[in-house]
Amino acid sequence: MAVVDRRRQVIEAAAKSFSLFGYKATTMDQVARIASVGKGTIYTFFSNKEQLFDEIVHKVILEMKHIAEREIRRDKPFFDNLQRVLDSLLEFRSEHELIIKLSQEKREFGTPQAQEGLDKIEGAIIGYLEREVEHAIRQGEIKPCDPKVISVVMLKLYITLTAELNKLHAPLGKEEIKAYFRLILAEGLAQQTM
Amino acid sequence: MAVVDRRRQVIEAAAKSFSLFGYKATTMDQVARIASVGKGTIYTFFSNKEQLFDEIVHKVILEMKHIAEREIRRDKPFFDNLQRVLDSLLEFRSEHELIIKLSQEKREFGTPQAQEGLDKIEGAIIGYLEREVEHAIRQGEIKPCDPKVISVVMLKLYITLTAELNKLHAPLGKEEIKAYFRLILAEGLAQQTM
DNA sequence: TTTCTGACTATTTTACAAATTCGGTCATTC
DNA sequence: GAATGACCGAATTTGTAAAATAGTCAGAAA
Repeated sequence: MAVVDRRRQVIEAAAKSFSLFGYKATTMDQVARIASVGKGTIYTFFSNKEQLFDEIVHKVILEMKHIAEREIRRDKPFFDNLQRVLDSLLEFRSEHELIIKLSQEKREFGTPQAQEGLDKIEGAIIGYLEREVEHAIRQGEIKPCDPKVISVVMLKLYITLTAELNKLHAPLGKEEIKAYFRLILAEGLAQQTM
Repeated sequence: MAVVDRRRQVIEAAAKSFSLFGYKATTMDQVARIASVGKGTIYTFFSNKEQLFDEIVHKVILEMKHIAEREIRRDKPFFDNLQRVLDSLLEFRSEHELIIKLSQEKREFGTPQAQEGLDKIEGAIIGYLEREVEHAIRQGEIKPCDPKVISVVMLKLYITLTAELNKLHAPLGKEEIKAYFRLILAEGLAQQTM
């Protein structure tokens, strides 16, 4: 009981600190202080700073999985589901403090652990998309293709439309993004010749 | 005559040095030495280091424009032309020493001038694609859409398929890239319902 | 007179050492 | 036996002296 409580205190303190200060600027002393725990106590649960960080990243990934699952409606068409899932995932991603902080830390300092954490989160999104694409292929909703390739492309396309484009073009509205996503990926740009 | 010659010597020396050592590690003394010219002479043609660098970047962009124009066959379909142009541009991009060096410098040191130079080159590619997309829309070859948006998406998709994907997936062959590019962008993933 | 030059200067970058901070340990405490 | 925080070596930061560099300009070369 006391053990469980201490572990939770540590995890909560770590989540708070990593979100607020990033990986590098979070010290084990600080985590201990926020958790009102001796520094040694942290090491009874996690063998080092990286493993503690991993735990926090994993919690975020789990949270994202729940969000995604909540958006799936098996009776709706694949592209509708895809749209809703990516929408909610990217909104979560752009609002979650830890992810914002890690992105900033990566840009500013290039901290490898921040990069790895973000990669794990991206990998989880792609893995999730992959299974949905596989399902859609089996259902005959989309043409046969490599789910990994298509998943990566989908995520990149979404990021391009929602974020990268804004450097060169006025930001697109939600409806525009939805329309372009469908136009490009689902229907294709080629003018039907018949 | 002597003036023209000196200017060319400076430009050639600068091109060589920026390609070999990047922006930061290229010194004006070194450029002068390679060009067999006094350092002051450089400043009679270019007001500072950044402007000299700009000249070199512009030469690369011009070269790329020629390469692209060489690939365009007005009698062929848009997607064939697009494929060939992107292919040759990205091959050029991945083999040109200046671009390789600037990419490395950006990754390694984050030199702002290297970043800006690469952005200009990318902007030129997108601008070129934009005009081609406009042409294709006018010809009725592709559906009406914002050429800027589509150009950015096309370039990003191509980079994803040729480079980014390799971190998570076995590299695709040239024919596979071509097939996915068409499948995704031109034909669309959605299974035709009739 | 005009063109070109490299020694010169002010500023930035680097190199290095001292001081500080930090991740991780472990003898002691509770 | 679980929890702690003083302690340790390694890593990072800081302060600063030395070196390098972009840009100038008085004077040499043409």
